[in-house]
Amino acid sequence: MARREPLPMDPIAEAKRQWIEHGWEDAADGMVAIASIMRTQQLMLARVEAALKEFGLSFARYELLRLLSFTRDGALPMASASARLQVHPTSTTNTVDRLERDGLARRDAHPTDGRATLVVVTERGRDVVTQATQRLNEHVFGDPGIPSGELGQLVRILAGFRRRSGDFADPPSPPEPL
Amino acid sequence: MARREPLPMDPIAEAKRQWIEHGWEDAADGMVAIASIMRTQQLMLARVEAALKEFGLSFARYELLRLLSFTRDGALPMASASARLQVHPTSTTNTVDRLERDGLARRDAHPTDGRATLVVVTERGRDVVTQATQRLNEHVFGDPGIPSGELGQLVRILAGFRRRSGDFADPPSPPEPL
DNA sequence: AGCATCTAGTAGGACTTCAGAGTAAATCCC
DNA sequence: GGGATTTACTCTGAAGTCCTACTAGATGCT
Repeated sequence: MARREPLPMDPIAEAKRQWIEHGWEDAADGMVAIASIMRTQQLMLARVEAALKEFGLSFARYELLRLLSFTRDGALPMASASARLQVHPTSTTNTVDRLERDGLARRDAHPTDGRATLVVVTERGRDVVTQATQRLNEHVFGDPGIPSGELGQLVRILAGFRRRSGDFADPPSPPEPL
Repeated sequence: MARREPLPMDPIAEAKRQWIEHGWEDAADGMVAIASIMRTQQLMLARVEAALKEFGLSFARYELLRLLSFTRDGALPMASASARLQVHPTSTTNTVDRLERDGLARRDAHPTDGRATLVVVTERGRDVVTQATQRLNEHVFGDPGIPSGELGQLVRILAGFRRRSGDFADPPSPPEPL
């Protein structure tokens, strides 16, 4: 989105005011939390994509490359990639199409399962993802825009939400301090 | 996305392990925070869209209708709507096209500015957004999946991030009770 | 007045996401 | 062994986001 002036008033605080005015106090905090997440994601995604732009990568394509580059052989069945990235199988098909077009990955036949297709990162793909990761670490992840004192709280709250939403099974969590 | 089994392990915790293994400790927490936001947004959006499905609305269309329904005349110039919803003007064009197609909004000429177009919510649009809001309040916002004790923290952290990102100007904030 | 510039909105295109439907291979079960 | 079911992937299509480029109207400067 085009760069814009800051709004004179936080639009989410404004929405909360409206919610309360209409007598929906019980839902106001939930609405505010969800709106805040939506907007934060939009801002963070924009930062990430800006950092990836020079490599010709989108976040979706970066994530798949990164996942592949972390595996032993640089290869995964499409379905495994979908599961790990938590996206629809057709999204993976689409992402791999573009990575293939750009020479960053290719499809190989699965050695034993005739139904399955392996996505394999190419040499060029490895190069690109290495550079892109370095850039992201320097320019975005290393300074995400949230004080480090608050990062832990944020991550903990969101992890609880994700777990309760059925994202992943209960972990062998360390005994919680507190 | 299709309903899936919970993953055996939190994929974000897994990514953090990888980051540390590769010696990127400085960026690990930021990466985790950003990944957590992305995934949480995906889950929350899915819940919201599921609740809106029976009204034939997406979140984008709902938000625009809601914004219009809160104005005095149920009308706004396209540009104002874009600014308030913090989306690209072409996204608003697209959203209004669909609302118009479904008879929930229409375009009117701006009374004084020949360049501008007003989006106006129709009677049917008002009906639908009222019902949809009620449903969202009951099924999603009223129980967002985060303990109410943590909602405040979450919202405060994200508001800080949004403000520092230039989302809105410094508010006349109330003296913080810690 | 008249030219330059800015602003509002749209058209077209790239990319991402999901859903439904279809094909091919593997597995289950009698 | 052979049919029924499940699994893996792709195709097509709808929806959303953004970007670039364009048109028309408003504004500003000389």
